[in-house]
Amino acid sequence: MKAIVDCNNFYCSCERLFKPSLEGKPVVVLSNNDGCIVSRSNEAKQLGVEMAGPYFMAKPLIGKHGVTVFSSNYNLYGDLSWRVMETLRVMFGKKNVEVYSVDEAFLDLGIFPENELQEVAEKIKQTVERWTGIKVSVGVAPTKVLAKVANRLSKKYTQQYEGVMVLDNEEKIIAALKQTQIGEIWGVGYQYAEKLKEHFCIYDALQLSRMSEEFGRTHLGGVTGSRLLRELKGIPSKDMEDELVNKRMIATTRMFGSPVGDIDSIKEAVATYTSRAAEKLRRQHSAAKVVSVFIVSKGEDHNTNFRGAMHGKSVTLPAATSFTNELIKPAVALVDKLYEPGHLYKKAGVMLSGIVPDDSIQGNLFLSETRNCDRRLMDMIDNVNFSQRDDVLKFAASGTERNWKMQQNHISDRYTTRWNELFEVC
DNA sequence: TCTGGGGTCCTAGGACCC
DNA sequence: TCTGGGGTCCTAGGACCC
Repeated sequence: MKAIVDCNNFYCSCERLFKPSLEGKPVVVLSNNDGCIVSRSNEAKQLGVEMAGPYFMAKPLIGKHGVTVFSSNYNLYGDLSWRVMETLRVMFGKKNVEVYSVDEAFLDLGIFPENELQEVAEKIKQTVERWTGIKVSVGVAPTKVLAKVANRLSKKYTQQYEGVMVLDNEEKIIAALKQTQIGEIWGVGYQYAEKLKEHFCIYDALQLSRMSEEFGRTHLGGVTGSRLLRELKGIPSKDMEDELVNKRMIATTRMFGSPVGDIDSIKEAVATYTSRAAEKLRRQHSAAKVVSVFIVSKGEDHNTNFRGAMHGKSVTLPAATSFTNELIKPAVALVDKLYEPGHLYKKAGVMLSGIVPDDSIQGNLFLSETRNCDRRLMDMIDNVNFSQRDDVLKFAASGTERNWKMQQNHISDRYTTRWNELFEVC
């Protein structure tokens, strides 16, 4: 049996933890650059504030009801996320915890007899809440997809289930599937949901679960779809993932706080994003051989991404590396090729690919010993920056003025990672 | 005026190889 | 006029997730 533990309205809960006066009041948290709404407290949901909606459009509603607004504070959320996950690892052992996202983790509960699962699930909820102050919902079922179904319902019918739902027999599974609409299934997005309704008159999860694996393969994206069908039928087909599996692509992209025209500022931004990407690379003990950069000018579609970007270029390095200085240089050089004077730019991004383990980097006889020195330098930078959950140490190419930085007009304090921003009890 | 960021998996088709 | 079989690697594009 598998469980999914999901933090309720995670970003909002993090903010409220240090502002208890907001308990029971509507709260929202904004995306980078204060663009969209990415987390809403239950009270905000009830007021009809839309998820992922642009902030400026929700402003009238937010103002009218006195909703409290926060910019994203990733220092705080990252630290609290770590505490939640660590709690689960202490309870169940590292091996049985798969961190799925900043606010969700799957657990393998295979070692527990079925008649204890309800108790175990309740224990998870209590312990995480007591140790971290973050409220969670727990769904338990034979497969990941069904656990997700259970989790959703445990939240939807809070009164009845109090945030814990265990699907340990056929009857309960059928009832749960019946209450789940097609588009609410994990792995069925908008496109598939429309297709299923329109062409096949399938509206709920129970109906879908009765279709064949072959149906999934043909209509829901090949093997992904057939796996989904199996999972719905209670046959585990999505294994617990080994978290040590490394990412094959690492990207850092950002909108600028406001459009930028001068090339030096764009280079600073690209150097900064490269540093961040390199840090992610080193954290997973990898090195990259390909550096790609794109910049998006003001007139272009804001959804423009790497592939769609008009102005993207990449270079293949002579040898894979994870050293910030060795990655910044080619990245900044790409800006020279992409930049057109007279344009205003609103966004830039850096992507590292061609990723290999850093102990398998192809040796080059002529590399000097200074590399060992650089290695130690990188380690030191990473340690200092990690301790602060921020890039307090950076390369000069990243700039000091940083007039391109994103807007965060409603940011809260970094209560758990900065001495001078500690929570005060008067 | 103002709409985020970072990923994953899969398929099809073309180029190329022996 | 006729023209095999089996592979790999890469890219583009489509779908999904939080």
